[in-house]
Amino acid sequence: MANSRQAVRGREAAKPARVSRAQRALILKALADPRRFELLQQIAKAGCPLGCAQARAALPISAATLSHHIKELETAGLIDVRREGKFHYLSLRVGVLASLAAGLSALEPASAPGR
Amino acid sequence: MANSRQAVRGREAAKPARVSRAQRALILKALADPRRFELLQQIAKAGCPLGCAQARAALPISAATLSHHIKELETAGLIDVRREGKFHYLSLRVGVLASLAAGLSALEPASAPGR
DNA sequence: GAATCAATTCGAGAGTTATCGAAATGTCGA
DNA sequence: TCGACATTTCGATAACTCTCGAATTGATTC
Repeated sequence: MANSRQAVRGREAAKPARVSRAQRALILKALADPRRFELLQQIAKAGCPLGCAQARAALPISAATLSHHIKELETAGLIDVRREGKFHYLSLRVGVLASLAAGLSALEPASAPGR
Repeated sequence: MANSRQAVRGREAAKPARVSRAQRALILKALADPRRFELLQQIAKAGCPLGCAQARAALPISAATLSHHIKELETAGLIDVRREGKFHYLSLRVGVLASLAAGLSALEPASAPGR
């Protein structure tokens, strides 16, 4: 729906792709809400895609609110939502957090970008 | 005024200190505002402490708003403010961004914390 | 088709925050 | 002490967002 710039990478495994300014703002805003962060943690912790019911069990929020947060995380590109009939499954989109982290670390003087 | 948990580290140089949940929320909220992020970038980019006048030149905001954002960044622990008479100087507090970045990366499955 | 369950959308209330102009505080030099 | 300048605080407005219950959509089963 939105991004098609991903996964086309040659050899080196862990090189994080750059995130645009706009997407970075989206991601940071998504992470800034404590509940959403906790939800993301739950998704990350579970090895397999997380069902909404499990997510609800972990967070004391209504279904409407959960739906809202899921959409925020998805819009930010932090998670993938696999819609399978009646159920939806949430999984972490790998690389996004790493890219953000790399961008943040790059601001620090110690990690001089010149090498 | 707030944190006294810092700098007590034995040997290994770059090991980032953990951030509490509350502080992480503060930091992420501080970073989530585009203007604030840009301000932080300016501070980081400048090698030496940045004067408020330079900050204002870089950002199209009023003095009141700038003051507000500075306080947010300071409260989050992202910057240090050296108050020197009439002028204030902003500098990046090293290690905080790195700690946050490390915490975020740790959520990704690739960097299995089990080793 | 009707009932049931999962998830979303709608509408609204409460709380938070970004922003500014105006006023206040603090500092320096004359 | 006075005036000029830097920064903060105050007060207020507008915009945003978290949250929920109720209504809706969509899929499955009977």
